[in-house]
Amino acid sequence: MTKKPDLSAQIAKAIRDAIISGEMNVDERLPSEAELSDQFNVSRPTVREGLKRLAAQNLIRTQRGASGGAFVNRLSFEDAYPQQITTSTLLLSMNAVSFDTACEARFALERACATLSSQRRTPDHLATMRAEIVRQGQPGLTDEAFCASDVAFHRALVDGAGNPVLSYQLAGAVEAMQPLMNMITFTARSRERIVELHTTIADALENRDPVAIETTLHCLAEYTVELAHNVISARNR
Amino acid sequence: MTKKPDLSAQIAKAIRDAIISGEMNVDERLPSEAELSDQFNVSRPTVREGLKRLAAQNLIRTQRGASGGAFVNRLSFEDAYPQQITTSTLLLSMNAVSFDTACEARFALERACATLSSQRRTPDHLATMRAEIVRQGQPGLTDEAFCASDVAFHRALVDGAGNPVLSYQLAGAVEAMQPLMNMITFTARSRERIVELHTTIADALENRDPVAIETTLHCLAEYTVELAHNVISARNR
DNA sequence: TCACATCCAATTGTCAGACAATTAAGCTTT
DNA sequence: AAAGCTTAATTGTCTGACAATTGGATGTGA
Repeated sequence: MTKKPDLSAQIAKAIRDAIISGEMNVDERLPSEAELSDQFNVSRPTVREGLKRLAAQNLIRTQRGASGGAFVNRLSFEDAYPQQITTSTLLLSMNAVSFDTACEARFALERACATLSSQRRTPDHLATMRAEIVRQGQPGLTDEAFCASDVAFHRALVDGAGNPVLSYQLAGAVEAMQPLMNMITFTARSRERIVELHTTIADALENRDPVAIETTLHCLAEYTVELAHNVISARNR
Repeated sequence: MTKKPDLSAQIAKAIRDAIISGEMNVDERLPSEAELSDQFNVSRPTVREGLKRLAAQNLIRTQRGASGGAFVNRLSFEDAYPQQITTSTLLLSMNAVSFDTACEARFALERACATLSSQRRTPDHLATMRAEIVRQGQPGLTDEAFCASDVAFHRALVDGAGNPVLSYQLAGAVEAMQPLMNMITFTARSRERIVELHTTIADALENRDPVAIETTLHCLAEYTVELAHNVISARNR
């Protein structure tokens, strides 16, 4: 038995397919809402609901006024980032994905960047990582700020690979972990250990030593999982 | 200068934030459209446009009838897959990402699964891969069918890692390549070579030899790039 | 002729009200 | 108690209208 999707969903699908198939090009103007409601034989509000669906996916943008209308949007990596992060975060929080599983995926993906990053990282990437390491060592830093700095550090490592596709994919894996990481309360000792590992990674990156990066990332993953388990077992008591 | 987003976008954001922050739980019912239009002081069509935006992101589902309404949707990996693939595909096609860059990202990520997959793959994963290899060797297979089988093969390799987060992230990288791969017209000889490499990978996975998997994936990546370059230089003539 | 102000038409954004379609719950009848 | 009927709540769709915005056309003056 076939379901009967909304008219607005059907319209959105028709236009989306036209965009994906290349039938419509970037910055091309869609017919006006009035014309679309004629073509699809539905009312204007229904057309608008369909267009809002596409707008929510960043596939179109709209502009008011004469020679305004809806235009096919160039989907930029910049636009896609927040969407990717939101989706990944919700996937983790709504599906009872264990901390271990998420952590394993994150560091496996990050290790995939090690070789490329060691070849291509610029002084800029190194400087960012060093700066974040310094920040992470400062006393009085809240756990949230520490996590945010941690994300920035790893992001620099990933961006060092100089591959926007990798950066995009990793954004989801790395940033989506942040809410999970925020469960962890970092002691002075655990922060010290993490900073130590980060320093090792930065050194290895500076020396273009991919093996050392991968090894240290592995240690970091194991240590992170260990911290999380301590929190969980402490909570059970 | 502050931008002035649509009312429907503001409403969507407000509700989305409530969902992300955990203020609303999965399967919880939103207020009816009439109530929402009261709360936000806007008309019902405007509320509906906002809700459609959320529906397009799979954040809510709606149901008609008494005790119907809009409900917070459990975002499943299954739902997120197509979205992820669509977005990744458009990112590649709209941003002049070179074949090399996309290919590099894809195989780097895939190599990240090699170790885990060699530890955890089941006979089922191996069987799928062997079956796809057989299909790829059949004469008379269209280029598109060959590509689809290629995707299925690599997907089995990734799924072998037994980590849903990895499978999700890789779906974007692997499937989004398909339109690019379809540019390539495979000769009998190139197909033979690819099948050969696939067989090596399957053997290595069977023997739980992650190093061999990674090495062969590297060869496959280089060979794929080489094929693409041949197509491009042939087209220039 | 050129710069500038004004008006106009096209288009999206928003609203109000209505009716249709669907569905769960309650009520009635057998 | 089971089956059918009624009803109320809710989303889906339509019609028509007006507001807000904006680019282009038009007209005016120096």
